[in-house]
Amino acid sequence: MGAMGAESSLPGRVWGRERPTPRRQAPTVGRIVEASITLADAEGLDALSMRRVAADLGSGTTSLYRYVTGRDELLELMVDAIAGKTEPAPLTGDWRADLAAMARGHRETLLRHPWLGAVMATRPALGPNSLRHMDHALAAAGQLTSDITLAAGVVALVGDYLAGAVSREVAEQEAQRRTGLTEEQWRAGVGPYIREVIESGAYPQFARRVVEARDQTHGERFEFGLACLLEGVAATCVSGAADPTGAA
Amino acid sequence: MGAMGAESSLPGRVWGRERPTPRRQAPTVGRIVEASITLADAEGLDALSMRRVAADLGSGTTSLYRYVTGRDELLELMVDAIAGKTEPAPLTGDWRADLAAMARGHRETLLRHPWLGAVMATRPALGPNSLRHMDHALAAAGQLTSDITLAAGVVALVGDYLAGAVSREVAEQEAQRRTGLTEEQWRAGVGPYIREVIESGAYPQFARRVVEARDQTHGERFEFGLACLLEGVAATCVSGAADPTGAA
DNA sequence: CCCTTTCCGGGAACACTGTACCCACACCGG
DNA sequence: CCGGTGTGGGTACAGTGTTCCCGGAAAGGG
Repeated sequence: MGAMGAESSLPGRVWGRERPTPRRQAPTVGRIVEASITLADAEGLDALSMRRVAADLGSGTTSLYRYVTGRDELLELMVDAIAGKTEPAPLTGDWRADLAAMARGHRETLLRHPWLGAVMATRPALGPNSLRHMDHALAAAGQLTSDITLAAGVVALVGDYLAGAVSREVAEQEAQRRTGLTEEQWRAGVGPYIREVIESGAYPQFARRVVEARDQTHGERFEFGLACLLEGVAATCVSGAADPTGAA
Repeated sequence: MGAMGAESSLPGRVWGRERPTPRRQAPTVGRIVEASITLADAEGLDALSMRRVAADLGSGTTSLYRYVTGRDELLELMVDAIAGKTEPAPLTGDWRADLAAMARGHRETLLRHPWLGAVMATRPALGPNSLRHMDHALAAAGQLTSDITLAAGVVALVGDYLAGAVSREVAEQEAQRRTGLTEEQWRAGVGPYIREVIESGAYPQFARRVVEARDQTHGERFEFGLACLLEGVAATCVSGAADPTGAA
């Protein structure tokens, strides 16, 4: 069936023919990672199957394994690719402001890529771009103290809080995406159970929390936690000139 | 095939016969949850398949669906079952000590059940036992302030840090279990890459961290973070009598 | 005691998943 | 022109969660 075969002599078949698809361009590792990120952003980590990625960039499934050893490596590459898209802001000399700014920036990134937190929670993130951000964070904390152990502790503390706080936020957001329910609808669903729980009287504080507490945005709650945290770091590191990390 | 059927007349067949297995006891939801927890503890969340759970308690796979609507609900029940196994310690009047004690207790639990953090990160945990702990935490924070919004913020802050910190710890522990490598072996594996990274000179702070920083146990790091955090809460809540959560 | 009805255990099937193996085709140096 | 090598990709395998349905046991009523 060559291109000049019998078929082309039938005039109508010329334009309606299925072309062999211009091979969408050779699937380099970069293109694979990029397609995977857009897919995961749009439909979540569960939708990120090797078959689906291959289909999205118009190649065969097993061809991906020429460029990536497996799904795990692909995830790792995705993390570092995202780390490579944001440039750390230059330091200002104010460790507190710098750490806060970094935390806010990372929060934005984690919210933009809802799968990121889950992936980073299971792997150490040693890619070059991730390392650059880590280095920058240590430099920021270095403005507070020259003790590298202490600085690392502070960075870990901020990172841990960031991971935990955003994880909650993303969980909610993703639950909505998966179930297709708005928050209103979800509230309506669990409403009866919550009411029952409250009226049981067994959880007075929780009841007070549900009934009386002001509604805060996730942003407000994050800022409150971040402020407490940095305040605590300041207090701990100033007072305990004699090693707050507890060396021997 | 009644018990007195033709087979029992063949003498040798009587004792060697396969008995229909005393139905291991009817698989109540409690037994299912218990089996699932021990399985997940031993072999991780990935090994927790419906087929495997059913096999472990000697029942058919699809029978489980009589007691549990699906894997997701099973996970939720597992979480609450674990919450039901620990009784919150009575309050002492010292909010700081109480919150710290709770955080430490929860850390132990999360380390004992390495899958717990991952599951709780995606679901809200509204089971009665989980609610009891939540209520207790709010009561502890209530010793600091009567503002329930502020108390909730503090509880969330501690919880977020807890989740983030333990997640890192568990990730390491689980990676070892999955790969079967000790930490030594893992270090040896990435060692060359780390050396290369350090010698590149592009990450001076990270290099300093690797080379100079004191090795801390996870426990020490957790305690440092917790101390900072509570110190910050104290500072923020004492000074800002006028609403540190930022109401209008 | 028998019959009926309800409930429950569980097998088969479906649409997926990651990935190892292997075959065929295109390109490229000799 | 011709062999070798690298690359695209189909097939197959051992799993996964879940739905549908069937057979049989227990329980309730006459």
